[in-house]
Amino acid sequence: MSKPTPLSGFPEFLPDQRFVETEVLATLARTFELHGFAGIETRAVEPLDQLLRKGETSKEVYVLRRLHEEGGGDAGIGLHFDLTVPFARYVLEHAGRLEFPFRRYQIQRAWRGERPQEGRFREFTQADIDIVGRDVLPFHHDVEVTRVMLDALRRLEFLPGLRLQVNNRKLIQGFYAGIGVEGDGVDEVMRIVDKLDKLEPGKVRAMLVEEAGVTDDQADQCLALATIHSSDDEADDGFVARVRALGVDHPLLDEGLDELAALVRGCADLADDRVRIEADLSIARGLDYYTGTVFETRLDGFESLGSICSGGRYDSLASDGRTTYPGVGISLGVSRLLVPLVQRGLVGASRVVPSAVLVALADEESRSASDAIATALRSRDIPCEVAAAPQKFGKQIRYAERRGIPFVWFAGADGGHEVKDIRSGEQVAADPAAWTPPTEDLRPQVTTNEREQ
RNA sequence: GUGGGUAUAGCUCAGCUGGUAGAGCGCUGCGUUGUGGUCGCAGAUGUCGCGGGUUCGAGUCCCGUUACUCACCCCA
Repeated sequence: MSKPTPLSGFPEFLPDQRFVETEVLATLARTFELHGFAGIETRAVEPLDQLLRKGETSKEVYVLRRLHEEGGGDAGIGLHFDLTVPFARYVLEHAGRLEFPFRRYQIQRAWRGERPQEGRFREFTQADIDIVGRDVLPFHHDVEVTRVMLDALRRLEFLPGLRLQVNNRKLIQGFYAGIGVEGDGVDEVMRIVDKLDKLEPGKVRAMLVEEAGVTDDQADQCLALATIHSSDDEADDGFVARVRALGVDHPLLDEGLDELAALVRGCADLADDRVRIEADLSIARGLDYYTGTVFETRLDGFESLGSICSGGRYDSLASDGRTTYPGVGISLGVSRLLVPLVQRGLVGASRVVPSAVLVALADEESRSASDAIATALRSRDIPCEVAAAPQKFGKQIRYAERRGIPFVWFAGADGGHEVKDIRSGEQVAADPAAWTPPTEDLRPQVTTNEREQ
């Protein structure tokens, strides 16, 4: 068989890279559980009509088909393209057996058939947290999910700095209504304003007039609003005054502004130099189901990746006609975040195998003795492996060195034992029933490298 | 879906106006015969993406094709 070529958009990690990923996934799950979120997993497929509702056809759903399909086939199922749509279905399906407000986390793969690019894949992992209420969900839960995700990002200490950008759709819609932009024009204006991070303000202004059909004055006001963001060196409510200064008056604007200010204020204590939060009034999140708070997250030095962590408030994603289930959630793009960092070698593992110890093998006759040493170490939770072949000890040490295994264990013919730290060369007598490596050597560690220019 | 770029050793890549395949790293062995790393010496490895064409001769030029990749669109 000839050598297989990579499949575009389906990234795979080498063992040390996968180690970084499992560390991230474990940290996320642990943090979410610390905040009382229960883990769930939904099936990988949903009925096509569920996936394609609400004009989501642009999501490029992968449709499932049996290879040896007989007759007309089934109604049609496809792989889910995010975790929010399956979750909405899950809530409706199990509503009778769930406690509300329901807080869950969900870490799974999703699939989209779009053209792959840096940070954009056809198969990728997302980590979602959502809180869903029955009929009502108080605003303080918006603050809560934000705090949970900030906490999780803070615990991923090996990541570059990042900036959580928050806005509020009530604020935008109230402002637009206050200046006379309403109806179908609102979504179009938001979509165009959302491009401010890529296009010149003048270009965006021109698009607003030409494509969204707003007046020059309205375009100026929209731009003035969108360029407001809270900066690090001012009091957290500074942006509120600047919005007020635009002189627009609308009840929805007031409500959104109050919420946004409360959110930023409520999360300020979790921000530090590396993980920041700011109000950014250009954030709109396309034309999705969001109705209030919206999030995006930029990774320092990787702004071109787009948002690595997005979400917001949706007041009616799930409804059975009698009851509606408002929710608020954030989704972290684990693959989008990790693949670029790992492929550049900016994060990695201190070794490519879990083994902390290689038990040397003198000859095949003594394999059972070496196995016994390994068993003794493992009984005390020390990961280890026995040398594959009784090569010269120099070769066995090199085997360990190549893999980053820090210790090699030698059993003498006289029954004595010695363990060598191959980094320092230090070799000492040791007892398989008592010796323990330093804590930092017990498991591989996530390592970071300075970014090469 | 639209437009550009690329495809040569395990990896990163060089290969001129066409003349029979190269480097670095890695790998294997030896020096050092059962304690590695440094250093030195030696060695192995290629359907030059695939198919066709031009030519005495194609990695190189032309056509087609596939894959990868970048941008647009959209998004985690």
